[in-house]
Amino acid sequence: MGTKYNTVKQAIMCKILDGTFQPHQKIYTESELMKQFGVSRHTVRIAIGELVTQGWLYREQGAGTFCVDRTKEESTNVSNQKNIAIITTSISDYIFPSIIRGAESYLSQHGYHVSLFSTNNSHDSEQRALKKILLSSDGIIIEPTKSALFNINIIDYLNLERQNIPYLMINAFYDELDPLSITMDDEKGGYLQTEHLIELGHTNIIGFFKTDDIQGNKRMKGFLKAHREYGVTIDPHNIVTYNSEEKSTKPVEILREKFNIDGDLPTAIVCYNDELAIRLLDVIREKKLQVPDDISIVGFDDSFMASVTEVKLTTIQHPKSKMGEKAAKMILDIIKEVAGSHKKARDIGESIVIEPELIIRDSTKQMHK
Amino acid sequence: MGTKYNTVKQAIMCKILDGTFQPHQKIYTESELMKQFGVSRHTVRIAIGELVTQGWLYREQGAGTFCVDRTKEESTNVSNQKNIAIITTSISDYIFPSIIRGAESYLSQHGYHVSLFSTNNSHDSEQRALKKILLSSDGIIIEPTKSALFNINIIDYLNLERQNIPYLMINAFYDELDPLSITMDDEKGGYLQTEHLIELGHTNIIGFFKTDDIQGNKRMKGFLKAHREYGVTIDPHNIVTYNSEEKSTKPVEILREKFNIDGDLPTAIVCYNDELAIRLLDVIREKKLQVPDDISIVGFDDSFMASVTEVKLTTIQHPKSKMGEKAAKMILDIIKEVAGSHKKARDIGESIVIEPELIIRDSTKQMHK
DNA sequence: CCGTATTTGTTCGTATGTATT
DNA sequence: CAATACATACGAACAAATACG
Repeated sequence: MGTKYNTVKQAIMCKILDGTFQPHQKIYTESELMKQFGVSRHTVRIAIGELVTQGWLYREQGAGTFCVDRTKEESTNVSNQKNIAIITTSISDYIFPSIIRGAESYLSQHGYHVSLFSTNNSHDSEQRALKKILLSSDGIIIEPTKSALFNINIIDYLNLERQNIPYLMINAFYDELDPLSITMDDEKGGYLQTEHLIELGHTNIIGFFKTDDIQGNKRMKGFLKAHREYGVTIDPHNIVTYNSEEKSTKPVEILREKFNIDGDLPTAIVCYNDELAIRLLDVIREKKLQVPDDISIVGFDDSFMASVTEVKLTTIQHPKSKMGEKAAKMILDIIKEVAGSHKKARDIGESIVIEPELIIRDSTKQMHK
Repeated sequence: MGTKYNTVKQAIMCKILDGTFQPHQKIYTESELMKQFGVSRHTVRIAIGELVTQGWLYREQGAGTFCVDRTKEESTNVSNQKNIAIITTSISDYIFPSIIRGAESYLSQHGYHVSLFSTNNSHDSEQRALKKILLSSDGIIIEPTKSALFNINIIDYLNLERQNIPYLMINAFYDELDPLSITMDDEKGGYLQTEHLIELGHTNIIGFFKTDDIQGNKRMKGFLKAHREYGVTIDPHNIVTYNSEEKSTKPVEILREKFNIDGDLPTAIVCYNDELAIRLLDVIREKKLQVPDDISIVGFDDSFMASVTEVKLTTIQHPKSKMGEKAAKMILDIIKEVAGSHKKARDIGESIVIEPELIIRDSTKQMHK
């Protein structure tokens, strides 16, 4: 403080902050400042020099000294970069790339850039990612890891709240946190899958659900609800649950087994997602069964997989890149609002639940009597 | 250059770089420098002042001026974060997620995090991304945009070199830059695709190649080479080129046309990649033709698409996540080496060319006589 | 612990060069 | 072309912190 050049520096900074000097506007000349503060030119130059290196002003020889446009840069994070983090379970997961693309596209158009973290379904990695993000990001979009299990990283999420860094969960959320979120109505989705088959006359429907995330549990709930509402009884053996680690083995084995033992074969399959549907299609082909003539199958997500095979899958629409875009927009809106006022990030924004829609293609067919 | 303080500045920097001044060692006093260079104290102070703001030196009143320890904080970037950027053409491109996953996994295990930029095949976005990266990243992995066209952003790439930020191109590279790269031997790949079909007795082979990237051009070259070496003449109409914007329309239309006109139908198809193969499979199904009985088809990349359909595709193996991992490792190795010595990033590391391998599945078959 | 020499920090004055208007 | 404004450079003085005998 005590120094003269510091006085000059503070005075100029004030005028920038209170709007006397607008972006790109010329400020006083060196000689004007000399008179105003009664100091030597050298002193004025030191003051201006420091403001230049700190990014407040820029000088143009022969023209003058000008105010930098700082409106574009405000951020809580250390690096002065506008940065949004995305944490996902698995980057190469079949629908996640689309979600990321939607978000990245919106964010980069608005001057932000995207940091990517993959948890590979491990809470440990999630924690590591959160720690790093705390220092470097203005906002976070998270796809929770194993959302159905108790989450150990609550402390880190609460830390985010303390630092007023907005976060948003997509696809699922940790219930305990009651966070802002964009999700599908998965229960309704499961209901629609099942209802469609029941309406086609199927009564022996087998359902496969991944139950270490919330989506799977809710879809299963919808599966049960549809049965109940239509008065169709369920054979408990027709509900198959599995978790992430087993996804490429257990469901396939169980279906194969089902086909091998004689008895009432299911006439339709409800799948947790398209990826699983494709896997099960292989088993059906092995048995020389025809889809949809011998057996109907419904997927979930409407991924490109659904329309890649010879039988185009009946499935549930997932907004994918739109979801990423919505998430990105919501995060930026919150950041803007927090910056403008003194609100807490926690109190802004409202969760969105997307209504699922059934897309009927060629993998489902009226039951033959 | 011309200024005296710049001369002094350069001289001091030299002594820091060549090791005369070790970290935390006291450098010459201001008066010593005045004598050495025959300049005023003012001039010396300007020189030192700039080196201080640039992070090379620090001053202690009463004690002297000292050399900063740059081995620790290395990071040339402003934010003190360990950060690697990945620039891709399209995040949701079908094999890129795997590449990113491989890279992300390796990098996060080594304490780095990943910033993601998507160019959507536009040079403009690429440029915006490069500008941002210049400030915030320690290294860059790039999948070049439209690699076959002349690249406008050379200046930005040269800027990277000037700032000694290592970069690495994967899948393809801009020839003019002669950069470090990890690529497939695409020519050999195209050769293997074609050779396989020729050895199966096919002589009327149609090839589809995306020619706004280098990969496509090289694969086409391999296609031609195989024909030439095996003494099979090519009907010029059997070479179809398209670019990114047309990928979902032109090849499909041309194949459909081909089927509609009578005459010598091709008995085999060489595809730029699996994605195209899947698209063309739809056209083949439309015409009620059987793969591989009526027509053989070869993909490229061995993506999950290759084994999702009812006919498992014969295709060329692509290392995908391994490639991402290799790229990540190479970048970190370079960063480490640059930090330890005073080498230029440009001069470290050697490009890798991955040998393609043919994976024979069910979509190709011996020609019937 | 004190005092002195050394070294950087701040400030002034002055002069000349160069780019912009 | 002249006036203006920043860029570079020299010289001098005193203040404040540190190092060392």
